[in-house]
Amino acid sequence: MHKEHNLTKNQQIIFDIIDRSPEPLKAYSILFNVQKKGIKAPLQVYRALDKLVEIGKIHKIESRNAFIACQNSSCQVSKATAFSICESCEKVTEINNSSLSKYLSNFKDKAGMKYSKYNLEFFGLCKKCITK
Amino acid sequence: MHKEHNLTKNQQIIFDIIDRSPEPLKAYSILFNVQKKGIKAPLQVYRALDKLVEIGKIHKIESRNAFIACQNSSCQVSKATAFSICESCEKVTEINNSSLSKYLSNFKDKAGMKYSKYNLEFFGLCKKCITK
DNA sequence: TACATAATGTTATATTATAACAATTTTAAT
DNA sequence: ATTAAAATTGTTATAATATAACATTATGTA
Repeated sequence: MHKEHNLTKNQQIIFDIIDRSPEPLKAYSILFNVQKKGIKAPLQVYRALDKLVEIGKIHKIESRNAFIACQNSSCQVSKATAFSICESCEKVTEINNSSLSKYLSNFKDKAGMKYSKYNLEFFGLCKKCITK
Repeated sequence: MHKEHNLTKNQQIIFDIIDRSPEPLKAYSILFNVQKKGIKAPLQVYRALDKLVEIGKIHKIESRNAFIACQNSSCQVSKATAFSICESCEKVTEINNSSLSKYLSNFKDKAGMKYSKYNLEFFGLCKKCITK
């Protein structure tokens, strides 16, 4: 489970929107959605997003500049993330596969770098879109 | 080896700059560098970048919005990419590890998605920066 | 209380990327 | 060589993503 962070008002508003969304949300789409709640400026959104990413409640899908709630009850922070992305319908799913995460967390390359974090994005077609 | 693509003038100019750079370059930094060669507009840069990515001559480092020349003589196109990124000095290296690429290319998750592509970015400290 | 830290609000601006359209060059088939 | 299609280029404008800087307010904690 996530360590409990007491989210602030803005953080909670923005987390709720992302958490309820079936698809990753972009910062300005979030901004548009929260203007009725008094959050008026991009920076207010970005600050909340930064914090939510930092504490592992959401992840950024780098290839899409969009944010998704963490689906993975066993991850405390966002140090090891993997996603599958359908290039047709843009559905994004967080992959929770212990074989994969073990393999990647233990990966060492010849350059001798010490890795503390990784992000993996798979692209392809989801079941629904394959049959179309 | 790469399939030979005869690069156009703009593509060649922009590829050369990226290829000679020891670090990933951002689009507007490239633009600044090629203005003396007659490339004046962002779109000219982005179009060349898009094409170079498409044919596998360069890769985009998604977490940095920057571009690096392909270091991997065995990759035809950019369907299976992995990078190590030093969070201190920002050095980026393309990982060429057949065990890793086999593992990821064969990866199937329970959702049954058919993957045609992946991108993996490792973050940490490079040898030099660890000892600092 | 009072200090430090974190979060907020606000304006302005920086950075990254694409739309739309016209013109030119290249390719490949006749 | 001719020509039609496809790719590339040039250009202006604008959209989309993200941060700087600074003043203020709220929260945690000694």
